Amino acid sequence: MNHWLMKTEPDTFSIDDLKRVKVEPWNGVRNYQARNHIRQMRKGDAVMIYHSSCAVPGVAGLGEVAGPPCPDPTQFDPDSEYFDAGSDRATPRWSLVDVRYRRKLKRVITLDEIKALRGLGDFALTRRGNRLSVLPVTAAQWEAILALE
DNA sequence: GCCAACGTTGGC
DNA sequence: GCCAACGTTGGC
Repeated sequence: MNHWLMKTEPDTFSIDDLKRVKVEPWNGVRNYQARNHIRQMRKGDAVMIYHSSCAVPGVAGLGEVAGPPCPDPTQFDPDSEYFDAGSDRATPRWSLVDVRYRRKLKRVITLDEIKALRGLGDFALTRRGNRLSVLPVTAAQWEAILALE
Protein backbone atom coordinates (compact mmCIF):
# COMPACT_ATOMS: atom_id res chain seq x y z
CA MET A 1 0.00 0.00 0.00
CA ASN A 2 1.18 3.48 -0.85
CA HIS A 3 0.60 6.81 0.86
CA TRP A 4 -0.39 10.08 -0.76
CA LEU A 5 -1.28 13.65 0.04
CA MET A 6 -4.04 15.45 -1.84
CA LYS A 7 -4.68 19.16 -1.56
CA THR A 8 -8.06 20.78 -1.50
CA GLU A 9 -9.23 24.30 -0.79
CA PRO A 10 -11.59 23.98 2.17
CA ASP A 11 -13.71 26.89 0.93
CA THR A 12 -14.48 24.70 -2.08
CA PHE A 13 -14.30 21.18 -0.68
CA SER A 14 -13.19 20.45 2.88
CA ILE A 15 -12.65 17.36 5.02
CA ASP A 16 -16.13 18.02 6.44
CA ASP A 17 -17.55 17.88 2.92
CA LEU A 18 -15.78 14.58 2.35
CA LYS A 19 -17.19 13.29 5.64
CA ARG A 20 -20.67 14.24 4.50
CA VAL A 21 -20.52 12.73 1.01
CA LYS A 22 -18.33 9.76 2.13
CA VAL A 23 -16.85 9.23 -1.35
CA GLU A 24 -15.79 11.96 -3.78
CA PRO A 25 -14.49 11.68 -7.36
CA TRP A 26 -11.32 13.78 -7.16
CA ASN A 27 -11.80 15.59 -10.44
CA GLY A 28 -10.17 18.68 -11.85
CA VAL A 29 -6.52 17.75 -11.46
CA ARG A 30 -4.88 19.40 -14.48
CA ASN A 31 -1.19 19.05 -13.86
CA TYR A 32 0.77 16.25 -15.48
CA GLN A 33 2.90 15.41 -12.49
CA ALA A 34 -0.15 15.24 -10.24
CA ARG A 35 -1.96 13.18 -12.85
CA ASN A 36 0.90 10.72 -13.02
CA HIS A 37 0.66 10.24 -9.28
CA ILE A 38 -3.08 9.61 -9.58
CA ARG A 39 -2.37 6.95 -12.20
CA GLN A 40 -0.08 5.17 -9.77
CA MET A 41 -2.78 4.96 -7.13
CA ARG A 42 -4.39 1.67 -6.16
CA LYS A 43 -7.55 0.90 -4.26
CA GLY A 44 -6.85 0.96 -0.55
CA ASP A 45 -3.94 3.43 -0.70
CA ALA A 46 -4.00 5.89 2.20
CA VAL A 47 -4.48 9.61 1.60
CA MET A 48 -3.84 12.69 3.69
CA ILE A 49 -6.42 15.37 2.99
CA TYR A 50 -4.60 18.71 3.03
CA HIS A 51 -6.29 22.09 3.27
CA SER A 52 -4.58 24.73 1.13
CA SER A 53 -5.16 28.41 0.36
CA CYS A 54 -6.79 29.00 3.71
CA ALA A 55 -6.10 30.54 7.11
CA VAL A 56 -4.31 27.49 8.52
CA PRO A 57 -2.89 25.28 5.78
CA GLY A 58 -2.26 21.71 6.89
CA VAL A 59 -3.39 18.11 7.04
CA ALA A 60 -7.03 18.02 8.13
CA GLY A 61 -7.98 14.38 7.79
CA LEU A 62 -7.44 10.98 6.24
CA GLY A 63 -9.03 9.15 3.38
CA GLU A 64 -8.36 6.20 1.16
CA VAL A 65 -8.37 5.48 -2.55
CA ALA A 66 -11.73 3.85 -3.19
CA GLY A 67 -11.13 2.48 -6.68
CA PRO A 68 -8.73 2.38 -9.60
CA PRO A 69 -7.79 5.49 -11.59
CA CYS A 70 -10.21 6.28 -14.41
CA PRO A 71 -10.71 9.08 -16.94
CA ASP A 72 -11.94 12.32 -15.39
CA PRO A 73 -15.31 12.89 -17.08
CA THR A 74 -15.15 16.65 -16.57
CA GLN A 75 -12.47 16.91 -19.28
CA PHE A 76 -15.15 16.02 -21.88
CA ASP A 77 -17.83 18.33 -20.50
CA PRO A 78 -17.91 21.69 -22.31
CA ASP A 79 -19.90 23.15 -19.43
CA SER A 80 -17.29 22.17 -16.85
CA GLU A 81 -14.60 24.55 -15.69
CA TYR A 82 -12.27 21.59 -16.15
CA PHE A 83 -13.19 21.00 -19.81
CA ASP A 84 -10.17 20.26 -22.00
CA ALA A 85 -10.85 20.56 -25.72
CA GLY A 86 -7.47 18.95 -26.39
CA SER A 87 -8.38 15.65 -24.76
CA ASP A 88 -10.17 12.89 -26.65
CA ARG A 89 -12.06 9.86 -25.42
CA ALA A 90 -9.78 7.35 -27.11
CA THR A 91 -6.80 8.60 -25.12
CA PRO A 92 -8.06 10.67 -22.19
CA ARG A 93 -5.54 13.16 -20.93
CA TRP A 94 -6.73 13.47 -17.32
CA SER A 95 -7.48 10.89 -14.64
CA LEU A 96 -9.17 10.78 -11.27
CA VAL A 97 -9.68 8.41 -8.37
CA ASP A 98 -12.56 8.20 -5.94
CA VAL A 99 -11.49 9.17 -2.44
CA ARG A 100 -13.32 7.70 0.55
CA TYR A 101 -13.54 9.48 3.90
CA ARG A 102 -11.69 7.74 6.67
CA ARG A 103 -11.45 10.18 9.54
CA LYS A 104 -10.97 13.78 10.52
CA LEU A 105 -7.88 14.57 12.59
CA LYS A 106 -8.42 15.82 16.12
CA ARG A 107 -6.82 19.03 14.92
CA VAL A 108 -5.21 20.32 11.77
CA ILE A 109 -1.54 19.43 11.61
CA THR A 110 -0.19 22.65 10.17
CA LEU A 111 2.27 23.19 7.37
CA ASP A 112 4.47 25.05 9.84
CA GLU A 113 4.65 22.00 12.11
CA ILE A 114 5.41 19.74 9.19
CA LYS A 115 8.16 22.07 8.00
CA ALA A 116 9.63 22.04 11.49
CA LEU A 117 9.92 18.25 11.54
CA ARG A 118 13.46 17.06 11.09
CA GLY A 119 14.53 14.12 9.04
CA LEU A 120 11.57 13.85 6.71
CA GLY A 121 13.95 13.68 3.78
CA ASP A 122 12.79 14.78 0.36
CA PHE A 123 9.15 15.78 0.57
CA ALA A 124 7.25 17.45 -2.25
CA LEU A 125 5.01 19.31 0.20
CA THR A 126 7.86 21.29 1.72
CA ARG A 127 10.01 21.80 -1.34
CA ARG A 128 10.56 25.42 -2.17
CA GLY A 129 7.89 26.81 -4.45
CA ASN A 130 5.86 23.62 -4.20
CA ARG A 131 2.63 23.70 -6.17
CA LEU A 132 1.92 20.02 -6.66
CA SER A 133 -1.62 19.09 -5.65
CA VAL A 134 -1.19 15.32 -5.51
CA LEU A 135 2.04 13.99 -4.10
CA PRO A 136 3.54 10.83 -2.63
CA VAL A 137 4.24 10.43 1.08
CA THR A 138 6.62 7.79 2.39
CA ALA A 139 5.57 5.51 5.22
CA ALA A 140 8.09 7.24 7.47
CA GLN A 141 6.78 10.70 6.57
CA TRP A 142 3.22 9.51 7.14
CA GLU A 143 4.01 8.26 10.62
CA ALA A 144 6.09 11.28 11.59
CA ILE A 145 3.33 13.68 10.58
CA LEU A 146 0.51 11.75 12.24
CA ALA A 147 2.59 11.41 15.41
CA LEU A 148 2.02 15.16 15.85
CA GLU A 149 -1.70 14.64 16.23
C1' DG B 1 -4.41 41.32 -2.03
C1' DC B 2 0.51 40.55 -2.91
C1' DC B 3 3.94 38.15 -5.05
C1' DA B 4 7.43 34.27 -5.62
C1' DA B 5 7.64 30.17 -7.96
C1' DC B 6 6.81 27.52 -11.65
C1' DG B 7 4.08 25.30 -15.56
C1' DT B 8 2.26 26.26 -20.12
C1' DT B 9 1.77 28.62 -24.41
C1' DG B 10 3.07 30.33 -28.65
C1' DG B 11 6.03 33.17 -31.70
C1' DC B 12 10.15 32.70 -33.92
C1' DG C 1 13.76 23.87 -29.57
C1' DC C 2 14.35 28.33 -27.23
C1' DC C 3 12.46 31.54 -24.24
C1' DA C 4 9.46 35.60 -23.12
C1' DA C 5 4.91 36.31 -21.76
C1' DC C 6 1.29 34.82 -19.33
C1' DG C 7 -1.61 32.22 -16.01
C1' DT C 8 -2.01 29.67 -11.77
C1' DT C 9 -0.84 28.06 -7.19
C1' DG C 10 -0.62 28.87 -2.58
C1' DG C 11 1.70 30.88 1.51
C1' DC C 12 1.77 35.03 3.75
